[in-house]
Amino acid sequence: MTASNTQIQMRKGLLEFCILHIIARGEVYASDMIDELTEAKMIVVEGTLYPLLNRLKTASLVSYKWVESDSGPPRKYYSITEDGTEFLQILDKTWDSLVQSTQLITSKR
Amino acid sequence: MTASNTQIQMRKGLLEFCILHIIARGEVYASDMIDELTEAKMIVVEGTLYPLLNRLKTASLVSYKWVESDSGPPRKYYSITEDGTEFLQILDKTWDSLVQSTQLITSKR
DNA sequence: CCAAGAAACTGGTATAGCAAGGTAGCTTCT
DNA sequence: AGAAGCTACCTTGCTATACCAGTTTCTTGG
Repeated sequence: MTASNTQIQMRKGLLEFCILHIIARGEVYASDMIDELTEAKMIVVEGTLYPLLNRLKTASLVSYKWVESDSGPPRKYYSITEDGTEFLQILDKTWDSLVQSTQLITSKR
Repeated sequence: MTASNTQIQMRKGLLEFCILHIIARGEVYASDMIDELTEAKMIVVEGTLYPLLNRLKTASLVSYKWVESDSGPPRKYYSITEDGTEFLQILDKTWDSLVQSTQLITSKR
């Protein structure tokens, strides 16, 4: 049981939430997401992101379209669906509640 | 991929953090923890808690002592160790950073 | 003694992140 | 044209953890 392991566990599940938010703001492809997450100090690697995106797609929470690139191979640009928007609203509430619960427990003494 | 499943995933990893905090405040046994977590709407069941406590014990982050009960079988009263206190400080920082990162991502538009 | 309850524990299942490797298309340089 | 390198997407094997549904152990009360 190491700190880094626990940190990973704490991040778990938040990724899906964050990525849905990023996609909800407009069309993006994988590298865009990684850049933004990294900037916010929420580290992600490709091997984590791609399966996650596929899960979101399978669940019809996001959709994508292929777009040719000026430099390099084509990209999958993701956008959020109606179902995804609804789902995201639930997650927003869950997150708020979770922060509140944690705050309640960790700030007591 | 259901909302409830995602909610579970978001809660994952926070449990360890919350439980360490509860133990850090003073000696408690399993039912105390469950009561407090339930009160804070952080639902946990016994089958989750006991393995977690054993992990913390194995990692020397907490220790326990048996205490006779007036009514019923003896209880394991847990308290935090020095290592556990250090660990908890790291987790506090991790949590703050995580909240901040998530806030950054989810509040943008 | 036996039933009931409390406390601690266990095995099986599912999910998710990570590390590492693989495939294919495009660009650049010789 | 050919080779090298980059970019983007995808897959596999591993590990860790929570949940569910029991099981065991101990104590008390009828």
